[in-house]
Amino acid sequence: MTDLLPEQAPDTTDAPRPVVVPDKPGLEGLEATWSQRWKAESTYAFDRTQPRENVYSIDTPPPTVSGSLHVGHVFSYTHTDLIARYQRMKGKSVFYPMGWDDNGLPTERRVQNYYGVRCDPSLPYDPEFTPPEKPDPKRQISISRPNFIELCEQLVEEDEKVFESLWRKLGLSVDWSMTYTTIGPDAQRVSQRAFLRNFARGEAYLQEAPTLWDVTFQTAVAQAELEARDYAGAYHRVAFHRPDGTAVPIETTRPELIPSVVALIAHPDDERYQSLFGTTVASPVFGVEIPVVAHAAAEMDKGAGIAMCCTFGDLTDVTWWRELDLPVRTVIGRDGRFTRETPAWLAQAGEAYERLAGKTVFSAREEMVAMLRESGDLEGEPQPTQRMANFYEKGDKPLEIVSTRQWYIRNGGRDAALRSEMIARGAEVQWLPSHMHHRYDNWVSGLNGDWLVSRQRFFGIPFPVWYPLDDEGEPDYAHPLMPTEAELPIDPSTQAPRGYEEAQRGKPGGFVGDPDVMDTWATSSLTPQIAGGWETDPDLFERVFPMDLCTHAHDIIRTWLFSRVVRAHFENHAAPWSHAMISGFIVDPDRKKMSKSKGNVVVPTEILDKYGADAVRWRAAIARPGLDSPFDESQMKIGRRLAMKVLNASKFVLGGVQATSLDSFEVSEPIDCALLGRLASVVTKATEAFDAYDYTTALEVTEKFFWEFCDDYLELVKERAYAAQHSDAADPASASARATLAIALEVQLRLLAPFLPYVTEEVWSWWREGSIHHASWPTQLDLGSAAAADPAMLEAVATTLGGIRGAKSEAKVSMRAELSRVEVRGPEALVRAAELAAPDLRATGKITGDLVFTVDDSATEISVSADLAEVTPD
RNA sequence: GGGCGUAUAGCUCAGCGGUAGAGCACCUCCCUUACAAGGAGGUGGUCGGGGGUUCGAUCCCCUCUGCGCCCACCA
Repeated sequence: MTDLLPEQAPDTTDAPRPVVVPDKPGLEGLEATWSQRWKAESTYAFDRTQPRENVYSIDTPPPTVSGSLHVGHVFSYTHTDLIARYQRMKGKSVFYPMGWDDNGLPTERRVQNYYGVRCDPSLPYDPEFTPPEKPDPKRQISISRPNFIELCEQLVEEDEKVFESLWRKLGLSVDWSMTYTTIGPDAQRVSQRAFLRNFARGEAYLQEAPTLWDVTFQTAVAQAELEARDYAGAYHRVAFHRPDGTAVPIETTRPELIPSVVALIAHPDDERYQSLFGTTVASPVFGVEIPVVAHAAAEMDKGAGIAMCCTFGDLTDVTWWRELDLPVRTVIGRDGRFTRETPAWLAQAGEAYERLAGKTVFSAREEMVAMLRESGDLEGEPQPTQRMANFYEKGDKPLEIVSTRQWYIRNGGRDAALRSEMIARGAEVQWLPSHMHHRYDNWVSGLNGDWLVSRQRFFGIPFPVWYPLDDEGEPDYAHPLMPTEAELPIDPSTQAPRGYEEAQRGKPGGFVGDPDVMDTWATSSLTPQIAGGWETDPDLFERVFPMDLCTHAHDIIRTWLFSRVVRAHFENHAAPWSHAMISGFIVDPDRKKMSKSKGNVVVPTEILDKYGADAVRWRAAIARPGLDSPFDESQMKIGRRLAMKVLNASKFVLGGVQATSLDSFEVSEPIDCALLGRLASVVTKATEAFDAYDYTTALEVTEKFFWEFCDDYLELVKERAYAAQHSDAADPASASARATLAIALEVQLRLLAPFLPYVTEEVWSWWREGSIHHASWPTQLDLGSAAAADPAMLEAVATTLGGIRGAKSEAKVSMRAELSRVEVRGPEALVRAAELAAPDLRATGKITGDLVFTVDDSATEISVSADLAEVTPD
């Protein structure tokens, strides 16, 4: 029943393997011992010779190594591991790689803070550069892009070691030989190849368009990275003027954008503005003449009912600009400041614009209000208001909208047919819990544009693209130069395209490399392809793709999950996996999301050290998919107690009564059969639950049985099991008890192995060959003919035992106190069932006198009355 | 505003047509040779409010309310 490791081949001699049970078994040190053994023996190695139907493959979320892990991660990764271990015991070859997300902005930020440097792409590479011993965060040293990337690579290597050691300690059954990263050469090749193919098929395209822009990081951001936050502002009532001087008041929260106004817009049905449509008005302060036009997106009951359209204040402005064919009048630069030079359309108001030039949005707003006051165009005082503004999820200033040239990948945001294909792909996935599917549909349905994948950053995968320069030295974006797939990976900033010399870089008639890098999601959207060896190892890819499972928390459905569906749809014409198991969050005891800024983050290493990996895993396992779960340390203790109990019960069975034989035919006593009969139903339930990805129920039924096994069964048969040592070794009743104990323990260890890999492995090693994690998942067959036994009598006996204990407890005497007479009364079926265990009950209850079973069919339950024996004073 | 989830003992959660379950906490007792990081026993709930369906509802339907999350929302 056990797959043995090759180096631990079974003993061919007749001598039974000696059972070695420690005197004082403990949990300390189990992680160190066993994680090292698992590493040395490659216990979790993926067997890539297995055909697809024998493989269970997992798309593991690559954690951001520059970030920090919190308990939520630990729990979610444990959930994946529970499934992985179950599938492995079911006989599957489990493809379970770990990935590291080490590219992108988080790494850049960490490097900046860690070394006190910042990237200046205009600087040349300095091979002598070493980072300062003591970084000064206030005075960052400027270094070249290659130097900066070197530091990124160094630091992620360190960070990855820390992460790996944590995951090993937690007991993740990952095959560490298959680890991938999102910045390494493999990831670069896959990302660039997929991009080239997307481009060739028209799924990726370059476009100059208004883009959501973070002024702090100075990069474009995608819709999926937006976060709407409360933002304090104020309504300013500002007068525009008709040619005859009449005021046309509008309301705006962004008066600083008045220099970029291109139109006033009202709803076509709005009676108040009918006479204005088709005319022009002059902007206050600047006197720029702008048209008043009608558009259905204008809301009559918002503000003054007439809005100023600026390029660009918000996404509605973009709609108006596009649909009404308005000009672009940009005043805010990529650094978030007003352009220094006075824009052409403000030439006649240069003096006014001078007062804004170079200012941040915030200061420009104050200055603009001052100017409006001076000109008398501010009506009344600004009215404070709270509104929502879009932020980059990692940023702290509201996003601006800037017109830039960016790469996009189609995702259905601008194409109803593609959108419904994406919805259909989502429906192919089995969602756990099922309602998470709504999140996916909801997100896909709400897309308002294609996926912006280019970032104006440094530590990422470059676009494998160059642009030819015309005679004026201007790039020809319409005819980008692409490498062949065989040339990948490509860095266009250091490599020249085919047919060009490096010397032609930046020269008229030469070329220029695309300066941008791919968004981190553009790479991690390909984790199944990266990990699975897409196009580099077709044999592997065929065995693992599409994958069986992806697991992560619900916050990245719109990013990681969706983007993988997009890529797999285009590239593989399939959903990337059959199951998506979505974890909830671990929230703090007040049900607030844990976050660093609130200081309520629980550090995983601390709880692992304090309670042990098995206890932490137990806690993770009682959090069902999709449900948020409050962190409560007292629950770790329960898991730890269970792990400890496994050690002690095993010590009793294997060492105490030396029940080590697994011969099921020796099980003869009714109560023993009943126990195995009940265990059979536990096996069935746990298996059904695991098959439905309901690891919590699998744990619950197993754990409940285990405690009953310890509290009732073990106590009941203790004397009978010991009897063999004291008197007759061949006593069949004693042999029955010991066989039952051994079989039940062995099966329970296997049922618990996915949850408590350390303590079950430890006990297994006292007694059995090989690793329990290679043992098969238990079935009815492991329980012999007793599996068919009716477990009903177990309950009658347990009730009787409870009655005897209750009587002693009520009398406030020790459980060891002797009883002179016990009467068990109740309906016939129950009483007769209990009677079958009379000798065990007598021994356990210390009944020295009569034990009477009385049928009373007027009763519905068993009741017990007991008389205490006379206590003889010492 | 649209969508989703959730509401059961002090806490964390199961149950989901037949007059309520577990663990923790709490109380009482017990050093019994597997286990005092233990064991035994016990207290504790008109299953968020209101309607309806049903012989019968915590469970199904409607409705209200609270809490949480996702999306939209910069005039």
